[in-house]
Amino acid sequence: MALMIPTHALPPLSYLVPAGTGSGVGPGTVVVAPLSGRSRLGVVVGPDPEPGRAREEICSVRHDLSVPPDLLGACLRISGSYAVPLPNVLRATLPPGLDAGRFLVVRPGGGWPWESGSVVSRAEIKKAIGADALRAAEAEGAVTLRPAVPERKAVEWSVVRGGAEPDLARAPRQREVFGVLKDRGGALPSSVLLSETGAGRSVLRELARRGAVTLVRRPEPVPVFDTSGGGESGLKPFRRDAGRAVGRGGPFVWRVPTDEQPGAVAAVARAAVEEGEQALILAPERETVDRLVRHLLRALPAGYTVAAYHGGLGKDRTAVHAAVRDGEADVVVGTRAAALLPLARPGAFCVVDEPDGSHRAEAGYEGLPIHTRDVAVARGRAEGAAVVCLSPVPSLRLFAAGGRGRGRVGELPPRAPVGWPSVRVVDMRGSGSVLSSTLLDACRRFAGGGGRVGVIVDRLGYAAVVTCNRCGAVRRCPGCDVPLASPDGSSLLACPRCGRREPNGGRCAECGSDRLSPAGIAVERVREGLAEALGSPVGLITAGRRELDGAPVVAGTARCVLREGWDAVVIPDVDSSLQASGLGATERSFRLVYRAAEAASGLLLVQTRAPEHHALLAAARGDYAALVASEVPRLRAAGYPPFAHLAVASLHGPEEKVLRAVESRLRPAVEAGVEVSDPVGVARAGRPPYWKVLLRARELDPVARAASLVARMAAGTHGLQARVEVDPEEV
DNA sequence: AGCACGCCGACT
DNA sequence: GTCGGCGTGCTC
Repeated sequence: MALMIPTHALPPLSYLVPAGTGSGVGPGTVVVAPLSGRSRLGVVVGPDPEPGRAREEICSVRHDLSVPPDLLGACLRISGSYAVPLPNVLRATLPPGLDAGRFLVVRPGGGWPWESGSVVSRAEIKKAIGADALRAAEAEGAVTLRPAVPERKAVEWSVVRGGAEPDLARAPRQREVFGVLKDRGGALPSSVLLSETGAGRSVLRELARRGAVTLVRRPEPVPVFDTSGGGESGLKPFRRDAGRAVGRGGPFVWRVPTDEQPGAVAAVARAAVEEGEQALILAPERETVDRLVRHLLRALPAGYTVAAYHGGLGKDRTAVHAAVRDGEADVVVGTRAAALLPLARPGAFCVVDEPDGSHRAEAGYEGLPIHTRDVAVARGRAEGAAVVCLSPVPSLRLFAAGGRGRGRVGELPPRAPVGWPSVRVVDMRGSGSVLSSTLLDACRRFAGGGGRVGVIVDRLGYAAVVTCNRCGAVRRCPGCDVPLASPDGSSLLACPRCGRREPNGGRCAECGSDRLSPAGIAVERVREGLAEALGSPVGLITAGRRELDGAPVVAGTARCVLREGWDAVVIPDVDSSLQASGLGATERSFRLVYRAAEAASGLLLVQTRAPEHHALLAAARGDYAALVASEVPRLRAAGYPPFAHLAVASLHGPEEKVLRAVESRLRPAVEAGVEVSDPVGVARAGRPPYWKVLLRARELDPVARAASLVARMAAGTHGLQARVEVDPEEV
């Protein structure tokens, strides 16, 4: 049984199941069991492979929380393949808000302020009787762990009372309210009824007094919505292929233009619900989730239910979790937090915008550092469901997994983009300016004709770097050696890594010249330059700010600009993306340019000093096959996923401890076929450095085992901390 | 000898 | 994760 303690250091432990509670305890059952005199929540993973070790008995069984056995199988696989402790993975399938720190008082001791049967938090007990007494009480069973799911708030409902209809001939307001209530099935939350009819409480009170309705308290309604049917046309072109995928099961990539993804999602969902199964749709952002929910409510035939699941739901999340687990929602659309939602009848998983980075939590932050696509693929296999990953430009690691044996990913017939803008690649070699005349002319032409131009600049602030005009040296942060950026063009420079602030101006550290000027293309500078050249204000859209976003020309980050449609899209500095470090830079640049072309109805204009770059030219003509042909061999040669697998371990602690741990403990212990790199120091301003170790092997699981080994090693070594990430999106 | 501290392994 | 045992090294 895996106890819900989030650590690499604790293996599953064995317990006896008392004869009385034995029925129905099996893989996935949630139980309470003792460990070192304290009771803990745990999930049964299976019978003990070497029976006889168990000495303690399970305290209680929580069938209401249990994990479906197939989903447990997926969790075991995910934990094993991505070096995430099983309890962390399992936590993501349990109800959100589950409070594992509550106790049921079984036999209150003398002087306790509670009677038997009350449920109290650990903190309250500690305060009342002290930590030692709590331990003793726990050990002898006077209190027992009783994890609690937050109670749903009760609200007042108005319910039509059967029997003779009251005479409302002389009460038009009451008649109207009563009519609406009957039309809506005879029961509504009073607040909904009143706001829909615009009536006051007195009307309702009067109806209740006459006996026409009764006012009862019921749990707040769960945000699970009924489909209305009607607008099905968008999904028609996708129905056959979606039906094939859902019928066959297993993982698929489906290259679908971005603006047609909702149709493909609806087709996948429909194929699942028509089989009587559920569909889980995973999108990178809340906004996309909500949009897809609205789309599905219209696009699916009437008679099904759809729910959203993401962090913005607050207390409703627990209720949606229960509705999905109990099969009351046919389709659920969620962010990565929904990736491990238990489904009563799993039929299809669908990953929207598959290559999007938001599908994976960053290591060390809340959420599992595993890409939603990988979670979905593991679930599809374990739960016997289809997995459909949508994007016009799928990640190469997924796409290239196509032809190979076990992890084979099928491809559904790609849908060609409808309409492609004319593309202009402007050669900036030999030009010192940021904005070419071609670019400015294009902006004038489109803006003058009533069109809208979106300008993509993926660097916030005013200038990415400040350089010396005389010797060309770049001003760097004294702490991190990273170029200082100018957030607003004013008198202050800031380090993008550590946030340290330095005064602008002064002299060049290399040659002493005072001719320092901003360089590097950042969004504020482009905005200012454009406004000056065009003679009209330019809008701004970034994650944090929106200004004049109705202006004919709007500059912003790729994520924000690509959310909308434009007559022309401009990328003034595609080189910053092309030259970014890492093997994935080419792929990411291709995707940026491709998506920009999709978002532009008339013109895509790209400025570059590498006008012959193959990925740039391929993206300009929408040629994904060319990207595959050039990049997949590079991934293969470099030993990158899916041809090999790697893990990054970040070790925090004193240098000698790190080196000793890696050389004398890790290296001798890793299995054959796993390469272990030398630790590389990563310097950080103001904070001690940390070390990175790269692990690599042909197969995923050996890499994950080595990564877990690092994590366990660090967990058992005082002063050493490790964070591991298997197959990160970027190394 | 007596005690503080940190490391390590057990916990089922 | 949390605890206790034990070895090291220091103090009385």
